Amino acid sequence: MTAGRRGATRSQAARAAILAATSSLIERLGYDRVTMEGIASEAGVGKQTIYRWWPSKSAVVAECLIEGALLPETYAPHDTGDIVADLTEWLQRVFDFIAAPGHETMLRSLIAAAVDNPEIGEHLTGRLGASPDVLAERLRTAAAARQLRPGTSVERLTDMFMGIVLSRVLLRTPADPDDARAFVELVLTGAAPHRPTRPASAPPRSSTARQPRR
Amino acid sequence: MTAGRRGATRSQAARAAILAATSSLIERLGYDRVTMEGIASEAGVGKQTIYRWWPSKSAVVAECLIEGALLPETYAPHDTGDIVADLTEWLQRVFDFIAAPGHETMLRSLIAAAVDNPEIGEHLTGRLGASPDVLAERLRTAAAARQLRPGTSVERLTDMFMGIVLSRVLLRTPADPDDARAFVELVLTGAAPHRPTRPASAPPRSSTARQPRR
Amino acid sequence: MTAGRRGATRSQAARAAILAATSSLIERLGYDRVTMEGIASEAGVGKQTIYRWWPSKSAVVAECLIEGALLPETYAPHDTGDIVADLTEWLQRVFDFIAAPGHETMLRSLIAAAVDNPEIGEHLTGRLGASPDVLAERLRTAAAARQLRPGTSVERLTDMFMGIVLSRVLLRTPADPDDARAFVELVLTGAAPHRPTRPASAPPRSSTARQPRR
Amino acid sequence: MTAGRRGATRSQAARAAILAATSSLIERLGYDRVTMEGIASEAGVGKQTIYRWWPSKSAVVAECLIEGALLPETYAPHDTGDIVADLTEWLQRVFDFIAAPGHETMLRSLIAAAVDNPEIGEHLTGRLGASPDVLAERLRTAAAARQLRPGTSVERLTDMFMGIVLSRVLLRTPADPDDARAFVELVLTGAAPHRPTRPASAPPRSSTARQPRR
DNA sequence: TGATAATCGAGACGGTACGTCCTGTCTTTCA
DNA sequence: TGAAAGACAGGACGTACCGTCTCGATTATCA
Repeated sequence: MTAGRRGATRSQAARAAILAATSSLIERLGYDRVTMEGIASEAGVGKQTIYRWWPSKSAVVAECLIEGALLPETYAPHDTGDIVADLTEWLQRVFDFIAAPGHETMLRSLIAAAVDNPEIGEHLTGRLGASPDVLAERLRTAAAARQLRPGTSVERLTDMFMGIVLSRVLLRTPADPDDARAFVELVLTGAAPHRPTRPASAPPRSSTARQPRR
Repeated sequence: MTAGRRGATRSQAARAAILAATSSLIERLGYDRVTMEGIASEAGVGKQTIYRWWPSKSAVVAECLIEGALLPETYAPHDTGDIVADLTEWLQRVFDFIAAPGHETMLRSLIAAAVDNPEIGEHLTGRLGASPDVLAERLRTAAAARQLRPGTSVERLTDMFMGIVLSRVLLRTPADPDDARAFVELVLTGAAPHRPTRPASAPPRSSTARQPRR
Repeated sequence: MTAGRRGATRSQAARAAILAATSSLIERLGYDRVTMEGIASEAGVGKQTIYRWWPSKSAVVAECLIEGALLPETYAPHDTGDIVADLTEWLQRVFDFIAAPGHETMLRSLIAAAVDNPEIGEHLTGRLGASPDVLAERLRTAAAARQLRPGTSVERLTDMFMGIVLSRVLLRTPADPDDARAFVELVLTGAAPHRPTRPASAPPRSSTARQPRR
Repeated sequence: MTAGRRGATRSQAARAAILAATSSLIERLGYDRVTMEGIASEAGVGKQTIYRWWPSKSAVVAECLIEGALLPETYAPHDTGDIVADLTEWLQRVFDFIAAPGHETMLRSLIAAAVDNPEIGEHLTGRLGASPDVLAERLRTAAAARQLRPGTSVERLTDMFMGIVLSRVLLRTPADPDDARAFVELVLTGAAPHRPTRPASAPPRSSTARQPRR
């Protein structure tokens, strides 16, 4: 492939050992108590082998995330046709994941890592269902089925769902069994009372189509 | 003061110098490149003087936050009676703050700090307007004025607003000038189409009273 | 003494432990297999404590030498009045020291160290008897007692004796039991035949006083 | 070349490049700052190619020395019949070499190398004139011409001359323009006063034949 | 008015980790 | 099939901080 390339090729064994060690250590210790030396020694690898391929700890963690070594599965909403039920079931699964022992700490680790590595943020949300990925896709399907108001920005919707999860994890919001359903309902039906009851002080806004961001 | 207390009392000059140095360094370097030694030397203070009064770097940062040394002002929604306008104006101010140079980095620093210090998360959201504080209060006023649907959880609403801000900062969501208005409208009116248009595939849900969390 | 000196003072325990560890390791491993990390760990000391007080490994070794931790005793010629006997006895002691197991390696270590630290060369020769020190003193006494030819440079004489030892150690010259006596005799009486036999081709040099170096 | 030998033969170009690179680096950096990697990269050669033919850095250096890449010329005493003049002129040339800029450092490098490679010591002295080589030969000629006292050990004489050079280089003895002449005279005529003046306190030693070493 | 006790700036201490450099071996590709 | 290129495990380098401790000086209370 790479013509003219000479010398030994990258050791896949070393790469795998590094990613495995990193995942294991992150789970056990949390992001900021994991060290490059710790990873190297756990992986039975020279430090230079890590630095040769990744510029920083957060880059290694990012690759762990991409490889699926940190978050075991992705959380995609199903498509039963019922957007409310699908989102509720999806959000419930995400909340259940957070609630499992050690997972909240792990997610906070990933948030810390995301602070100095945008890629981690992207893949974190990707894993949880958002990003161009599956959550957005499901929302677009719903929009096509006229289950969302025309003009609703799918990006803003996914941002909100990710925000719900982030604030839960980062701000340690106490959990409630009804949360998944309640949040989905809130997002879909809104906080304001039914349309006719709209307060007089707020002038009825023209329902001009809202241009999606970007 | 404290009966039986002997010896020199805590130096307010040192305390102030430490908080000032910390703020300045956080702004310049970001949370994780600030060190206790750096703070001490910048403040012209012995390291022990810091450790005597705070257990960790994040505790010092937390106190900076409380003192208002890090976020210059709090962001409280006004109360003009129009909840939509008030929230929009408030969210716009928050977004403007984020957009100012250096502020996004600062907020990410605080997110990193919040990962290992829950207090920082609390005060961060407090500063931005949420927590038991002013945002929730404004929402409660709106609820009392029947501008929110009965049974809407104010806690969940504030979580969502905080989530919107967190995902913007942490996930580096690109900004749009219309964001503040659009998010507020989305939260208040929901993503689903007007009631009559509700899809047949989604069975009309019983309007059972939603128990508020906790 | 040092006015205005504040803060903890240098730990003599740490200093002693470092010098002891260094000596022990040099003896066991030889100069270039001794590492700063090895010294620190053997001494139960942080690496920084070494670097705080010494700029390099060779500086630590130099101080070991000065403290007498490496060469157990100094080798000073006695003064019985008989310069030949005194020098012979002294040189024999030095040769005996070299011949003892491990000592030749140790001396070669010190030579290696002397390459990048002139101080080590000085103290090494000092320990063995030369330098402004005792050997030179003994030679000056001999000169005063007219046991040396007037005008003989004491510096050159000590250089020669040190050279004899250095070449023995560095070049691994095989030892001979008679060496001490033979070298002293050679130095004192010279290699040329008795004066009358001086070759015609070499014009008799005027015995003008030779100015000592420096 | 070697019968039955198949495959590519040793690349003389690589060998030459390695020796050239080593010499150049030693001159520029000094022995212990030269690395195998540095040699390989300077020579445009794989590290393995070096390790295939030499076991260690000092072995490469030794071969450089043998090839004459490090010390440009050998220093052999002439034979005009006048041993004093010949040795003086020879020693002066050696001292002049040392005095040239960079040469003292180079010689100290070689001393460092000699510490862990006896061969280097041998060839170093060989280059300077000693060893079974030319200096010893010249001395033997002088002995045959009765310009040396019978029984004088040529080995010890060469050791002394090498010692003079070594102590000059290693101990950084300050140079004096008269040194070459003075040292030769000292070695040949000795430090003691003329025979009649021998001090009473020193008992006249029997002129027993001195057995040569080995 | 001392003695006592706490704080302060300073900084040394035993450690851990950093990111770089080098060693000596092994592996791949090219000529 | 030898040599270049270069990846690899390992280990030392010298630096930066950690959190604790020890100084000498200063400041406040209590006896």
